[in-house]
Amino acid sequence: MEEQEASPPLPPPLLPPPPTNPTCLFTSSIPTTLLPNTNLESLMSRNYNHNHSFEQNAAETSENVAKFDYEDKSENIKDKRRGGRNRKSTIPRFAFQTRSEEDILDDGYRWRKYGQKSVKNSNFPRSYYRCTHHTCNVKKQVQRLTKDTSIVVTTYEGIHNHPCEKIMETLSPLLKQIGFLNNRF
DNA sequence: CGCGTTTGACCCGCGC
DNA sequence: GCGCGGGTCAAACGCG
Repeated sequence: MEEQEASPPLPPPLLPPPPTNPTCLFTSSIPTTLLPNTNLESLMSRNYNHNHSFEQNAAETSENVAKFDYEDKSENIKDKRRGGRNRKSTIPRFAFQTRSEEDILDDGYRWRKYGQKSVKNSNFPRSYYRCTHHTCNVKKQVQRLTKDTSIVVTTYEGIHNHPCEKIMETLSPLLKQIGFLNNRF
């Protein structure tokens, strides 16, 4: 059921395509604040590649919306330690902290939880989510900090290969209208 | 009934 | 080789 492990030798890894949504907008019914100057080094626990580095420009746009841009500057390095199935592909990761009472941020995508583990040195379990889109293999981990229980650490792995559903929902009537107008004129 | 969550088992890499 | 820690699977369950 898992994709075949015995594959022909892979060419040198290519840089991942640029994110389709370099600017993400999180909305939440509960006030959510993205913490600027997130210490990504500390977020990357020992099982992550430390060669990842990110440039992140965060700005709060309102009380309950946290907006940020990011740029993945990571080199493509093989993730040797992949618990469970051994995947050899290089997957871009980025992590950030938010201050929120909610663990789950509404980032516009649909996620299905596929696991939860208690992790060492943490009072809170880590939750594992996968994007529900058929062709999309993006995952995210969500964990609350023990030090500051108001802070939630979210780690994304991979890049969505489909548009954000929330945005499409919002835009589709408009796009339809535009299409209609184009047809008329 | 379809979709998402829960949760224990399982797998795998790493350190000793 | 063994145990630990972390990531994933999948059956059972819950909910709309």
